[in-house]
Amino acid sequence: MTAVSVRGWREVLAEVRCRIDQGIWKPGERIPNEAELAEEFGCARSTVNRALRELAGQGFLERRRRGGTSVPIAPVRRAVLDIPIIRFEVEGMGAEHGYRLLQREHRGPAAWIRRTHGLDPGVDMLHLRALHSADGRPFLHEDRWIRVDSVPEVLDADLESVSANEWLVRNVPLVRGDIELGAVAASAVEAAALGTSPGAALFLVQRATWNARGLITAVRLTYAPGYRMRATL
Amino acid sequence: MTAVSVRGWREVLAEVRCRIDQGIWKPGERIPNEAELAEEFGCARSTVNRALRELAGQGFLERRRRGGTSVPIAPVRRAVLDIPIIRFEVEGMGAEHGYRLLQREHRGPAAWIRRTHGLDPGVDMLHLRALHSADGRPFLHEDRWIRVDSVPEVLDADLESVSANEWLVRNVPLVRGDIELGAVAASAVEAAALGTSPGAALFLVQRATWNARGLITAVRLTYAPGYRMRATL
DNA sequence: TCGGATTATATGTATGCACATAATCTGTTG
DNA sequence: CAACAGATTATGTGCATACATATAATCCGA
Repeated sequence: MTAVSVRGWREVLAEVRCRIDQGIWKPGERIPNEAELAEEFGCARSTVNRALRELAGQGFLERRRRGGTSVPIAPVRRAVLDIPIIRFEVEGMGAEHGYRLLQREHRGPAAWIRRTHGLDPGVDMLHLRALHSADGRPFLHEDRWIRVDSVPEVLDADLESVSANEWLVRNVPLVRGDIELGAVAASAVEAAALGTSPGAALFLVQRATWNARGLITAVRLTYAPGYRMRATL
Repeated sequence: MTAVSVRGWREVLAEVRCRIDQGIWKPGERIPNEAELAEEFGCARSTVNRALRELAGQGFLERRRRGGTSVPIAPVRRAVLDIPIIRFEVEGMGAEHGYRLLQREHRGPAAWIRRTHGLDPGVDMLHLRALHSADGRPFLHEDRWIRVDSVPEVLDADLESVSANEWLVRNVPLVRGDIELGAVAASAVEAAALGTSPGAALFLVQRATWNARGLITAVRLTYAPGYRMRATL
């Protein structure tokens, strides 16, 4: 066996990935344990550990105490979605971000919010609808519900100039969240805002964020037709 | 300051997150350095390092050498998308997975593939269309192109019984990939396969995987109406 | 032969130390 | 005042060691 000399955990990682990619270590097989690899690579076990832990996190390895480390038979491809503030997303495309508040009402939760999050009809909520645009063209429609007793300050926030999205990200530390991605036919309201026709296929991002006391905000984002969200694998 | 006693990096992590969540350390502020935290928590600096590194990876902290660690002003919400083999996804819903190959042809790349990946019209490709179902109901339509010279063995693979998706994941180690998510109106072919009507809003996942020598496979997955992909934040 | 207790083993984690690296700060010099 | 060089400092990384923990493997008695 060639004594490969490595200079750090990143090189251990690269070498191991290389062996997986080249099929030297095949799916389903156990790879040598950390101590053996450390000896082969001429580094400390903790260095090997760091590299293998990283690869396991990325789904390229499976590790179990006492069971050793193996190449997964059916690796889960894990993609990471970075969800920026919408303004940054638009600006990142090299376009000018525009924002317009379409509607603001202080009322109880709509039926779909109650259903989805098990809320009482009497809960005090702020409902906002807004349109984000890129270089003047409609970009996405934001339909947001904020639970007022979770974030009372929001009633005083100037949501005409700063989007609720941005205000919340900056002011409410997130604790827990769900995201759902899908496709929906544009409703009449959405179609009007986005300048398309009802029934058009829209990319949908639905998010809810929670903290220890319960729901903070739920939002339904529908993107203008043709939008693609990119993720890195 | 209360001397918080911790028993490991996970507790350091929890305590730090707690302080961010409670606003003790506000967005834009620098937090104490590793050495100071280690002293406060009564643990080694490397333990603190492990916790802070983890939090930085999750987007809750920003770290710079010499610059210290701070709470990001506009944290990037990072969602992790696990993309399983389709069969596992269906089975994970408690449904029975079905698979049917609709079409198989050995030809040059279609226009959209050439355009997207800059391929020569003469390149030898395998084109497959298939339908995945859950408990007999159409689940998703798979439109896949495989570059034959990258994976010559695929010509001999039995793709009637095992989906190309699954065959590839098991046989081709992935090196690099892109994913695009979006919404499209169902084409006539897709509508027929999925049992819906043309123009229906379909959730679209478009993936391309590469290795050092170039494109291996590109696939367009369109899910039956109503499908939602879930991600954890 | 079965099942439960025991042992062995691979990974998980913590620690203290050292040095590397990057970026800020500072002071000097033209 | 600007530009550059060096000092300073916080994080990044590596190592040796020790102990913790989960679990596969084995042993042993009923």
